[in-house]
Amino acid sequence: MTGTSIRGMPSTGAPRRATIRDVAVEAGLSRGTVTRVLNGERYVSPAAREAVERAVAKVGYVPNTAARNLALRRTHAIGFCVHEPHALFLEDPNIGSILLGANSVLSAADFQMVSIVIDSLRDSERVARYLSGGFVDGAIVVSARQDDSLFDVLHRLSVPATLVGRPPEGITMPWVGIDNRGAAAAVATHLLATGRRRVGMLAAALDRDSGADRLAGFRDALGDRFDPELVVELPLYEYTAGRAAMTQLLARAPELDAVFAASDAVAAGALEALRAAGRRVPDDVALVGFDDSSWALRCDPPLTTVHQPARVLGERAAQSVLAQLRGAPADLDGSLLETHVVVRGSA
Amino acid sequence: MTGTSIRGMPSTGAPRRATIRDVAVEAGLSRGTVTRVLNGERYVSPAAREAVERAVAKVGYVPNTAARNLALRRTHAIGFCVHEPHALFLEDPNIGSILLGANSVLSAADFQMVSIVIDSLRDSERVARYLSGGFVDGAIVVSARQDDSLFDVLHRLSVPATLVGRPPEGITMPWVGIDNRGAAAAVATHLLATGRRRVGMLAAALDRDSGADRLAGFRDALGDRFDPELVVELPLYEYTAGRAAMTQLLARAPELDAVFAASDAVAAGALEALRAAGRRVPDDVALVGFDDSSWALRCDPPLTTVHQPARVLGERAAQSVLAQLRGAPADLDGSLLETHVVVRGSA
DNA sequence: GCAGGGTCTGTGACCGGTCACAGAACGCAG
DNA sequence: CTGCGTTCTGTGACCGGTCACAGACCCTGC
Repeated sequence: MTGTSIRGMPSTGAPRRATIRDVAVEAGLSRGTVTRVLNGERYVSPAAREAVERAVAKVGYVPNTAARNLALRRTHAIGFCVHEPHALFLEDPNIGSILLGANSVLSAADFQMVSIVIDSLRDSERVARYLSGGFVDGAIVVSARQDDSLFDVLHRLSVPATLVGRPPEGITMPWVGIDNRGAAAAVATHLLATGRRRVGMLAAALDRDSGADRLAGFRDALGDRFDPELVVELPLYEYTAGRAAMTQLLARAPELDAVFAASDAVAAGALEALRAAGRRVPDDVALVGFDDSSWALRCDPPLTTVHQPARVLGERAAQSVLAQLRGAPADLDGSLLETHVVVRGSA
Repeated sequence: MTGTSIRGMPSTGAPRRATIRDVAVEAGLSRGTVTRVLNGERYVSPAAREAVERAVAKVGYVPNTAARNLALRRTHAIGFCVHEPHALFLEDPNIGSILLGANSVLSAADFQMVSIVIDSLRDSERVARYLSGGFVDGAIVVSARQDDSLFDVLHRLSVPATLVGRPPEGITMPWVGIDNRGAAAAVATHLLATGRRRVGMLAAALDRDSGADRLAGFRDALGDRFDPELVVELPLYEYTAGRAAMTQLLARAPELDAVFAASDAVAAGALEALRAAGRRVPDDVALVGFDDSSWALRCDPPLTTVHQPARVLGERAAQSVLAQLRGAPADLDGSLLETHVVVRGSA
């Protein structure tokens, strides 16, 4: 080893950071007293408190997180696990809102949020390392697949976690979600009530509870009118996939007069395809989305869609994880938040 | 304290996680040898190596990050500091691309990326705690204000950092960026060359190098034709702000025949306002954006805009920080990446 | 004067890794 | 057989915090 001495004496490099011992010496007290002051415990004399505060300011003391984490066996960090390609993670405003909601609750509680994006399968191992390496105290899981290996990891490591969405069969864990099935049924009912007769669906992400439930609800409400020919499946909630799927659906069933898209992004893509095909929305074809995201308002005409309280979902999930950390019994029943159909110009 | 004993005996709670000592005992070796195997050092007998590997698998050992960080005085984490409101952080595809680029380089080098969003001023302190608390080894700074207090913090703590964008006067630090001034001048030149005579600008974020430089370049190229009356300032690169600013500009100068918007999001808002005012784009008014983000393609007509290699900026910034960590001399000159005007339908 | 309680402080061990050093085991040349 | 170098292993100290415990000090009441 001939490299430069990174851990060498202060002769080169950064001036070693002040530790709690430096503060103790400066204040003429012991380490124990300094910790007590810093953690606001009882049984500290005003004189000691003041001396420590002055010393902290003087030596520019900042606590070392790694040391504290090690001693306390906790990190004050929560993992936000998203099982989506990186790009979609940023494009999907729904996930963004959930993230924002979770983040606001967590930072209010002085917790840090660490985004863990599961992109490729190869990432599973990295994620497991993360969750178990004492990096996070708990996890919020978003958009997991029904057969996600993440569930095994969480169970094996017994990391406190809350799922956004309904857990798959056989898995019991705390969760918050919306009634996707009921909401989808409400959409279909609305379309029928406004006189539509040939109603198609762009069904996305059937490997996840949200996608599967939306299709199920759609089928519920349509009853006899349900025609599998009018359903096109697409893997992800994506704009471009929506456009392609709509084109395909039009080719297959040119006579349709309404479409339910499984998300606003998909609906925006569908709108583009409908426009390209010369169909007027809503005159020729009614179009409904899902999420009530910024996509919905950005469309022309603005989308009729299902409002889902994404921000609140994030907040609730964060609260649930924090509650678990405080030792509260995990609420395994899950809680469903209200949704409602927002009628705008497109249907 | 009557709470449940979190750190009590394994009678309740999670079964204490295996440590390196457990592995050593299981393998019939010492801690030292185990570390050597785990870190792939020389001077380990094949027998020992194999015994350790078996023991690791048997006891389910996972290294504790906090302990390792403490001992090594590093975290293998890089902070990605964004000085923007939370919401915009997610909405701005440019920042998203930079983030993606940085993340890909960092995870390839087995580094973790921690997003640090500076929203309110109150956050400055939290961020300082972060950067200094041994939480990250270095930082990538995006969209800093010219007088950002973050620069003081970085300098005081001597955290290796790289800036995306040009540093303000008086600050020397490694950076990567694009020639905003030259690119803006190219846009203005393009507009003049296509016969436009009354050219306005929606100038955003003048408190940042990108915003200020784009306005300066615009003025450079327009020369005598520059009319301050035709410039509307807006605080952030935002869709809604762009729409409002365009409405204001139209009221002020109804005769204008071209507009340069400081970002695609702003341009998309402006397009909406122009349409509402009954102006045809590009027939009545030419419109140019900046960023070549997904907004540009989503508009109708698609936007003429400036392509900026956002992903590459992120990659370069990450590489620069990693190089600093390896002890390479920091490249203080900064590097400018190429941009070019992409001509589409709107101008 | 002393027991008993509350307040305040200092000390040593510990969290789970890494590292420098010391030394054991072995081969080989003189 | 001794000396030397290489390979391999174990030990104790350390990173920078926290915590349990022991004790010092002060006040009060008998």
